[in-house]
Amino acid sequence: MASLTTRALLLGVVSLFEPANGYQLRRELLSWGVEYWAHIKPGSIYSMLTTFARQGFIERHDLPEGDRTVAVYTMADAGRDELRRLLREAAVTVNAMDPSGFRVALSLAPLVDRHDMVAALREREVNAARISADLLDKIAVVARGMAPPHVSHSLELELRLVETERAWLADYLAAIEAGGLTFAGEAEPAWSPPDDDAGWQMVRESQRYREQIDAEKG
Amino acid sequence: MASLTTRALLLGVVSLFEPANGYQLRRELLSWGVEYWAHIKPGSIYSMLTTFARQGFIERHDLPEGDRTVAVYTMADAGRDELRRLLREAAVTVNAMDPSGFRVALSLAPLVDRHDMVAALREREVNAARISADLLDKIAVVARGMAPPHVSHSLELELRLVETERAWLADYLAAIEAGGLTFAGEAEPAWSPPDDDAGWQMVRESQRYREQIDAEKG
DNA sequence: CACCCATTATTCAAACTTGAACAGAAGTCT
DNA sequence: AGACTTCTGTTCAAGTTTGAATAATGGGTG
Repeated sequence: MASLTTRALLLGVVSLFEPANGYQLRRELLSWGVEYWAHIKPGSIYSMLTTFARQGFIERHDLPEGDRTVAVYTMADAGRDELRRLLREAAVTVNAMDPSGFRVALSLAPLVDRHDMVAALREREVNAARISADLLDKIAVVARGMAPPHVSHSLELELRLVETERAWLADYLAAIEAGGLTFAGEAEPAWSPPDDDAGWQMVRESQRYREQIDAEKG
Repeated sequence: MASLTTRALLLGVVSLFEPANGYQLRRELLSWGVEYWAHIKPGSIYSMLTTFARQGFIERHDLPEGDRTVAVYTMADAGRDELRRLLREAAVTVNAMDPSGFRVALSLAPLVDRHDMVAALREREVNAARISADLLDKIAVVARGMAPPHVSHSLELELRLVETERAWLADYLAAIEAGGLTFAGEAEPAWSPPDDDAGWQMVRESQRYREQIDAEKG
């Protein structure tokens, strides 16, 4: 099965932009640079959409578009549950050697309730503290000559990375608790894309897809 | 194709322990915790060995073992070249969102010449400095209101992680240049595994495989 | 208008990954 | 000795990933 990172990202963009077709989602994800920091190649997106549809996390609507049809996807309830689960896991899991899951959690933070986010990040603080302590133990063992010296440098780097994250995490939590940033169900952010931005195109297309889907049902 | 991380790791362990069978390599990699920080599952190892053999990076020897046969692998020259290339790339490439490649480079440092390692790490310092500067630029752009606020926190974390790595890198380079650590072609390290360690079993088996292979040829 | 190139939207065969299963050897407990 | 679990060594079908190909449309330029 695809990784937590991959699944959360794709369900996340569907949730953000639904109704949307594969190409829109692909364009969006590529603009986030997912090829580099997640390991999603453009070719994967369509097959993952098919898989998610089979699993009941999203719904596929084949809408007529001139003389052809476009495959447009919307979230299903099971998908929203799954996304919540994935984002919580991504927010809570500390892994210095694979921060990409956490980056997804941050990128998709606007989809999560403020309260849930704070709870998850507190849990993350606890986990980070534990991992930090474990690393200190391991370093002590290595220092007593129980493993080759190269290992100790590697552990030292890992420890410093975890400590850096802990410091950042404290700042981030403070910012959220001070009422900063915008989360699910809260007023629109002060920020909006520039007028000439291609982002509005996506919004218009989604609007049109939504109308077609509603018309089909009614 | 499998990722740089994966390929370097498997070629690396073959290089360290050849001649060895799939199970030995699997055991070794699992003891390194590759399931967690690389994304290698045990099941993948055998098929990757088959692939590498097809590509001419390693050689497969089917040795008789009682009434069955064991598939034992040794490095081919092309594999040694490929491993050098992969380890250099892993050492040089800075990616705050995927440090696993660098961890491989560190784990397998004893397979690289000291001089090559220093050269690669200097290049890494340059790359890290460039990425750090790019992140500062992006943060400035976001601060001017060109993107949602969540993004700036994410960039801030990435920046801090890169800075942490730069500091560690300077220390590591200093240690190497002061003559610390052991690299390819240098005297055996002061460290050796405890007497009762299972590590010696691997050494004995490899020895036996080597004799069988040499006998076959001769 | 005719030509060329970029964008849109998707499919697919070939390769890769993986969980699960197999079967024999070797230890362990009663 | 018999029963039971773990270790050794590997295969494989089912599922996933991806590079490349397809085809239609839109836009700019001489």
